[in-house]
Order: sequence, then C-alpha cells, then structure tokens
Amino acid sequence: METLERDTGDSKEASYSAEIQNIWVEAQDSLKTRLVTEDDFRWQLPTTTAAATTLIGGGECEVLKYVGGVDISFAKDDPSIACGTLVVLDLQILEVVYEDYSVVTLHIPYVPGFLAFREAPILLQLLEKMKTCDHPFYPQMLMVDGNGILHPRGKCPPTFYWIFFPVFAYCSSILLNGFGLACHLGVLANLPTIGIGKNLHHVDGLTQATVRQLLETKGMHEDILSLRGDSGRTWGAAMRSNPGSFKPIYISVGHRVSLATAVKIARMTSKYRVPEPIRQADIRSRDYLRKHQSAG
DNA sequence: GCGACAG
DNA sequence: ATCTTGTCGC
Repeated sequence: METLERDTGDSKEASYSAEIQNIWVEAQDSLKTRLVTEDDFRWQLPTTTAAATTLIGGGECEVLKYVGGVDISFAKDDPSIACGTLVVLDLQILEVVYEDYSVVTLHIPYVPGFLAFREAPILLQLLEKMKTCDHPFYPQMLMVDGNGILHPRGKCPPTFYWIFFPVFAYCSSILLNGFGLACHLGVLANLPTIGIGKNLHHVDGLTQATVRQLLETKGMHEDILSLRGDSGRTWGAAMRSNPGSFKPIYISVGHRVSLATAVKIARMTSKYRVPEPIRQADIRSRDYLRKHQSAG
C-alpha cells in the first residue's frame, strides 16, 4: 500500500516536471528568436588604437570599461538558500568597482539544460536595481557563469529538410543555436553577454576527453580551440590561460557578441584560469553567504 | 536499455 | 553548486 502510494506520487511528480520542461522549452524557443550572435554594441575594445579612434572620430565613441560578472552560490546546509551576486570591474585595472548581493530562497530545482529558470530571475533583479537607479557603473557587457549557445537545445535541421523544405528548414534554423543562461540573461536584460563554463556541457559529440586530447595534440603553441561538433557547427571555444594548465574554460556567445570578441574579452580579463569578473563574483558570493549565515 | 547532463 | 587536507611549487 505504501509502496503503491509512493509509486503513484513519483509518477505524478515525473509528469509534472515533464510538463514544466515543455513550458521551459517553449520559453527558450521564444526568447531565442530575439537572440543576436554577432557584435552589436557601440563601444570598442580598449586596444591602443581605440583611444586614438575616439579622438579622431569626433563623434561619441565610447571604449569598453565596465564589465559585469554574475554568479550564484549556495548555502552548504540548505541548498535552497542562494546568494546572487553582481560585480562590475574596471577593465583597465581589473578591479571591482561595484558589488551587490541578494540572498533568496529558490523554489526551482537545477535541471541540466534549464539553469536559467533557476538562476536568471535573481540576477536580472540585481541588474534592474542597478539600472533603475541609473548607476554610472552599469556594465556595458556581462560575463556569465554558465554557457551561452553552447547548450543542448540547439538542433540542426537535417539535410533532407534543406533540400525539400528549404523555407521550413530556414525557420527551424532560427532555433539552431543552443540557449543557455548567458543567452537568456542577455536577451532579457538586452545586454551584450558572453558565457563562461568551467566544465563542458556535452553537446553534439563534444566531450571533455575530446577537448583535452585536441588541446594536447595542439601542444603549447595554441591555447585556444574551436569547439566544432559532429554536425560541423561551432559551439564556442576552449581556452587555457596558462600553457601549464590543461583544464580549459569554455567560452560561448551569449548575446550581441561574436565568438571572436568573446574570446578577446575573456583573454583580457583573465589573470588566472577563470576571468576576473566571474572569479570575483564567485569568491565574493561565497564570502557574503558565509558571513550572513553565521551572523544570522 | 544505459549513460551523460552548465550551475 | 557543496563537502574537504594537505601539499607541491614559484
């Protein structure tokens, strides 16, 4: 009797979460139609020529200075207590010039492929708070602890469809990209974002072992690797900041930033393996939660 | 059928 | 994501 009740309960829960996931999939596909995977911003990267260009151009030509980073940490004893963190770094000195935290209770579980539905709301709230008070350090772009288009929700239309139903295939190809947390945040905040993964979410035949092997065969000469899946599609890049470090980070396009630009920014913000905006958000998020759970 | 699966 | 010690090296 008890086992029977337990079984029916489990199956109800299973179908319930399956329905939720269907809703999530539709939400992702809907938001995905607004996704931009090319450079779409007014600022320039702070190369040596950029400063000169601002003077020569005459028109307002801002240089990228304020780079945001977001992360969430969790209490060790209660995984539903989360601390969302937003930091902003000055790109020139690579130091934190703004930080804000929000401790909340999360009711949505972590489901692989649907991280955004758990983490995006709290992070969006932190961004909104900063924007509504018109803060001068509001980030020009955001680095996200999680993937962008390197995400399993992307599917290539089969060749068959391109030959016989090209219009349909084209419409499907709008949904070709994956749509991870970085894309989700970028679209909803209308902010350029790039995704930084510390582990690889296996997609399109790509595995950690594959990437490691490729990086090893490339040797010390290259520290960057294009992540091309079985379908031939490029999902992002694996980069190791240090030739001695064999564990790379996984960079992918979030929103309104090309992969080439994303890699440049990841490079110029990396003092250690993980780019500073992400790393600082990570460290400070954990510290903040520790202090505020021991103090009460 | 079984395993894999960002944070 | 989180738990967890020391240890090897610059």
